[in-house]
Amino acid sequence: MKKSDENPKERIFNAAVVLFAHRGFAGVRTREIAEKAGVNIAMLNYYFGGKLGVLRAIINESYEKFYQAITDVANKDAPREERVRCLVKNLIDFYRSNRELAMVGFNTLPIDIPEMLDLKMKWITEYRARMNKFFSQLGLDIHDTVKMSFMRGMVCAILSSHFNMRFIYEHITQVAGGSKRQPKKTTPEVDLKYDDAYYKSFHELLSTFYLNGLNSVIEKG
Amino acid sequence: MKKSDENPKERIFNAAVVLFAHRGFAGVRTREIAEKAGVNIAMLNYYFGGKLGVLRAIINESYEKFYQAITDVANKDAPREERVRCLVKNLIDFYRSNRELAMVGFNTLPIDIPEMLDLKMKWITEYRARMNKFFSQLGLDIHDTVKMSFMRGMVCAILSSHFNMRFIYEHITQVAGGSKRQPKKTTPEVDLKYDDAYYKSFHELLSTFYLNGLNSVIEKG
Amino acid sequence: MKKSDENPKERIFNAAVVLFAHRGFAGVRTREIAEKAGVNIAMLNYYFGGKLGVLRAIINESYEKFYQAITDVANKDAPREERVRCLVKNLIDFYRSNRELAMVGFNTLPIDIPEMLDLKMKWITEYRARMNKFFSQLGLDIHDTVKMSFMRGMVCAILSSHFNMRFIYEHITQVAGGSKRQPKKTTPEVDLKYDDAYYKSFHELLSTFYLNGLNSVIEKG
Amino acid sequence: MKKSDENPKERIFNAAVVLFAHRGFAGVRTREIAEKAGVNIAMLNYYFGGKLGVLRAIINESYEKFYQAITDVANKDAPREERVRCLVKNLIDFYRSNRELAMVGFNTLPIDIPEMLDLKMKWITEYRARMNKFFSQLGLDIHDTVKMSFMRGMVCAILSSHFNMRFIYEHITQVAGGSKRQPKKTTPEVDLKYDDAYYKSFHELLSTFYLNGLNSVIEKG
DNA sequence: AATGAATGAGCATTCATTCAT
DNA sequence: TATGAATGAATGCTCATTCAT
Repeated sequence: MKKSDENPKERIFNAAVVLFAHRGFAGVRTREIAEKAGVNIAMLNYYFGGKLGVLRAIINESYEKFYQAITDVANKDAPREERVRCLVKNLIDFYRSNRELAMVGFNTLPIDIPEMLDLKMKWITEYRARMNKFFSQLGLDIHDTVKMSFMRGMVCAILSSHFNMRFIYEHITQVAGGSKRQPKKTTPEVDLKYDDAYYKSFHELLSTFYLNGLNSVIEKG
Repeated sequence: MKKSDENPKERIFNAAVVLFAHRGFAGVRTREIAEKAGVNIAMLNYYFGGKLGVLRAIINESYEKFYQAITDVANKDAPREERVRCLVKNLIDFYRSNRELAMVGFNTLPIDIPEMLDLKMKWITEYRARMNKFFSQLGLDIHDTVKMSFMRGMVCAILSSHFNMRFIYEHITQVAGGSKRQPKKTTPEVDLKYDDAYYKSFHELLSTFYLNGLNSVIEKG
Repeated sequence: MKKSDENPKERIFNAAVVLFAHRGFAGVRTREIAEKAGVNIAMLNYYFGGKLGVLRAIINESYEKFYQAITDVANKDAPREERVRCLVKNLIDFYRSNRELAMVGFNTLPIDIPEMLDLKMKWITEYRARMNKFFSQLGLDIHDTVKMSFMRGMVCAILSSHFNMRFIYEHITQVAGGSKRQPKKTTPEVDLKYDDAYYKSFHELLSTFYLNGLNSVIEKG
Repeated sequence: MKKSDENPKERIFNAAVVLFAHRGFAGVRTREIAEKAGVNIAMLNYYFGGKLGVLRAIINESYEKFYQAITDVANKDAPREERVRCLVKNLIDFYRSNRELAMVGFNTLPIDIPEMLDLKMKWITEYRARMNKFFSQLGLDIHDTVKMSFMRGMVCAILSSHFNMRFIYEHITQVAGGSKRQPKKTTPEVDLKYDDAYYKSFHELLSTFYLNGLNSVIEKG
């Protein structure tokens, strides 16, 4: 279809990201990927060695970009608030720029292939280490594994869940297209536009929410 | 395989829940479901009208149980803290009792079939209405759609994300089985046991975290 | 195509024998087998587990029938001539009744799959043992491995080669069909008919030839 | 892989001979031939016009060498024994020097392509003529088509069958490699070494065998 | 209710070949 | 000559479903 300026390998990669995000790895046919990428099916095997090879590339890319986002979280001696705000901002930016990539990389159910499981495990272990370091620098006792695990999860829980829901909601309304009537409004709410202004507010709310939550958890017990 | 005391229909349902949770709808074959349930393949079509029928039943069941959990959240005149604590408790209980069911119902990527999309949409709309009501009772301005949407998402973001991660982590370590070495410990952390004690702490932390976050958001602006 | 009285499994087996004999295992497509057998392609996998499974079944059957043919070779105390004539007769009968089966079983190039190689090896070892016993009963020194190996090979060399050549010749003239002109006769020879009369003569000639050859080899040295 | 001193065309030819011999024409991929020859895939089409072109070249070469072997069979007035011994020697030498070439040329199942069938037919017709001439010079009645056909087939039956079996046996033991235990010895036989000494004995045995068989056939009736 | 054989569309992948360089 | 990316027609096999019993 689209024969943009990208090379065939990139076109396959990008097409697969979008399709996997919307219908899951097993729900997408190689032919669809090739068609969307505007290349011959055989090229998919030529460049990636098969459908699984494309997924592997996507997972790696998604985690790499994600770790870049959580690596640069302000000077380690900066005040707690600044560091948290920075982390939240980075994560919002990451998710906004890599919606579908993150969808695939994080949500793809772990295919029961040892190599794929090792890959996931490697990235999860890495994530744990970085977040543990971050929170201990913020004053959380590194030996309080329950709190540490709690806060570690909270970080991307909030973000991933927001984008997950937004993604699903948009997917439904898009795909359903014309055949779908607007959902009946049961409240005086208008559909939100997920634009810069929205994410400015979102950043404010989330930083505030998270910071107060974090403070209360650290101070507790 | 297992020919427990349940009837064939229930056995199919339960087998499908587990398989869909671990490998996604498209990644599971009807034969597997039938084998795991210990019934003939044709029974699946007989009772549910096909693979999609099983998914429909699962989604319905998962949302129904979920709404039960968020419906009974203490007397509407009870203090904010009590109501939030109650909500958090209900949700934790729901997820702990229905791990795989929730996994399938909430995470299954919306199959591009109108009927399936309508189903999801119906439940999402319902959820919005209930949460809007809940938060407006807690003092959040029902016309502040950004804040409302933010808090609404936050509720299950935290829970679903925690169980998501736990699920994936356990899946990886289980499936990988003997071939997997334990992930190298980069911090003095021991593997957590997700038992009653853990979820007591988790409930404490989450309620505190959420309550403080909520307060700051309501007071802000 | 043909929906004879045989059951689907037998029809697949027989269709595969003919096709493999004429074009080799790798040169035949599963679809062709299914079409020739008049069954759905999926039945091939259902009954034999795949293309390779069909080959396995054919190889086993061909060797089993072959060993039946070389097992009953007259009373072990009968005179040498009678025993040789009996062996030759049995082999001629075997090849005439199982032309294509033998073609596939004996000529299929050993697929490089351990299981397939083991199968071939098992049958070859068995054949060696039976022939060694037969010739030692006829007076050949069992320790003269060169002579033993020579005579052992000679037995089916003559037969297999005859039927091989006949098969190839008939294949060429058949397939080439109308488009082929008759080969130019360079000698006053008419095409032979491979009927009962022919094989009566053939049996006579071969027994005589083989017996005299055998006698000379045994007496030598 | 191997970039010996031969030119690319020869390297392709030789690589194809080995591969076709072991796995059959249809069982070999052009990529393998190119890789084994150490050339680019496109060169195969460049030099031979395609996979079939390579086979054509091999078949022609194999028959040409074969006819050279049966052409020079001692002075036509030499005694019967000398001529037979000479023929046997020539054929043994031919097969020993051109094992794989003969394997492909003679055993490749006739591809159902008119051109390929014509090729085979041409060579077979030629072979018949030469052998008829040879045997009539030895005293066999040229009009006794049954005997003539019998002796004609016998000539290479014995040789081709021996090398066929040897080839298959060696292939199996080689490929199976380490994973294969030696076949259980059921007789006090040691594995034969197919060296010069072996083929000296083989020549003796075969000449004797064949000569006595031939004599008995000529004298009979 | 239950079975297992049967169906045909569809799956990822591989193939020999060609083309632009 | 030589290369490696590109092609499209297959290839063996699997799938959810249905049917006769």
